[in-house]
This record gives sequence, structure tokens and C-alpha cells, in this order.
Amino acid sequence: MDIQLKRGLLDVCVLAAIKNGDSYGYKIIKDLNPYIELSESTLYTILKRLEAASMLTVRSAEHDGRLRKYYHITDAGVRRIAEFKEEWKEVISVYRFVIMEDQHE
Amino acid sequence: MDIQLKRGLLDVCVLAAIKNGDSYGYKIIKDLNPYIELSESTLYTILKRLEAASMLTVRSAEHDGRLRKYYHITDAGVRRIAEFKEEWKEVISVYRFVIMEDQHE
DNA sequence: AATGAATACTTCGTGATATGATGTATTGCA
DNA sequence: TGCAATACATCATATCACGAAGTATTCATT
Repeated sequence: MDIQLKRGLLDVCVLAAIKNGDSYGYKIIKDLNPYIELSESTLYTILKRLEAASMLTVRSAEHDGRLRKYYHITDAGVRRIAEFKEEWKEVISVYRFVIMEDQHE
Repeated sequence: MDIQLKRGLLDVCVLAAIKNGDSYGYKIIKDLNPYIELSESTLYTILKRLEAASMLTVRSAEHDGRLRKYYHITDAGVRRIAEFKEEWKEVISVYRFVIMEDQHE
């Protein structure tokens, strides 16, 4: 997918990926993969950003000797998803404009 | 609208705005305004980018003593809109993922 | 035992890009 | 005379996705 189109979706995808149960970096990538591709560097950047914005909290845990950082969504994170859904109405309106102009031929 | 969401839409909006007839900067902003807001500096940056990518051509004309630069869409520009419509299917798939996770409560 | 793939997280540099600020210049209205 | 609207231009800045490179462990295969 076009990188510019991704920009508006990635943050919310990550929040959605942890909404129904805490998850960790590697798993989030695997879970999102069928819908949207993102690299590790991208994901960890996003996780840090969302943490700084208090949209998720982190807890470290050891699993089979390996470190895992579990991410938990906050109320602000849940609200962010709700906002996204609201904004989507505007996105659809913009999409319709493009289609309308395109089919005007 | 969230700036990140805009990023994937602006270029195509500008192309759509000139698809059915050449237009100029100031008019493009007014025409797009009901659907998506963008400032002059943003628009002129986009127009330059699209011109560099051969998605539109420019022609200067004088109108009431004032300079106007009319922008004309190229075949590549038309193709860009078609590509956008294809990519939109992926966007919808991502949106559905977010909704699905959100309503999982 | 050794090798490599998979798991798991981290940091850094880079390029793309939307936007505010600022500037120039003309037209038209109050 | 002054101000809003029209019309285009440039610059600096902040945000962000991503590749590259690194560290370290587990597990299956040879």
C-alpha cells in the first residue's frame, strides 16, 4: 500500500490490535500482516509514540527466557479509535468526491 | 481532518479537481474546500510535486491583469487516480479490521 | 555440535511531506 | 484611502515510515 495512505491508518491499527487483549511487538506485526504490512522499526516507533501520548501502557515480562514487552490500551487509546471512526466519515466524503470527478467523463 | 489521514488523499484530490477541466491554484482550493481543507503553501507544494512527476502540465495565462497558472492533467495523472481506486480496496480492508476489533467488546 | 531460521527488542539516519509564516502584486469594494 | 479578496512563491520546521544494522535467545535441522 502507498506509504502516504498508510500514515493515517497505522496508529489506529496498532491500537485496534491490542484492544481485545494485551500484545507485544512481534505478535502485533504478525496479527496486522494480513491487513497492513509494517516493519519492526516502524512498529516500535509507533509504540513509543502511542506510549508518549498515553494511549497505551507497557509492562515487561519474561517468556521462555526472552524479554517481552506487553502493551495495554488506555482509555485515551480507546477514544482515539472512536475519533478515527468519526473522522472516517470525512474520508468517505473525500473519496466520493474523487470518484464523482473521475466518473464525470 | 487529521493531517496523517490527509496525506494519502491530497494528491489525488488535486488531480480529481482538474480532471474535468483545467484549473488554477486559487480555484482548486475553493473547489476542494467543502471536502478537504488545504492551505496555499500546501497546494503549491503539491502542484509542483505532481508536475515533477509528469502527472500534470502547466500553462501561464493572464486574466484581468493577474497571472494565472492553469494546470492540466496528463495520462499519468489519470492513471494515478485509477491506481488510487484500486488501493482503496486495501484501505477498506484495513478499516474493516479496525471496526471488527473495536466492536469485539 | 553446528548452523540457520525465527523470535524479540533497539537505535540511527534519511527522505517525504503538510503547514505556518512571510512576501509580492493586483483588483474591487466601501 | 484602506481593506478584503485574488493569485502565486519560498522557506523553515515538525512529523513520520522505513531500511540498515545491532544484540540476544530459542528451536528445528543437519
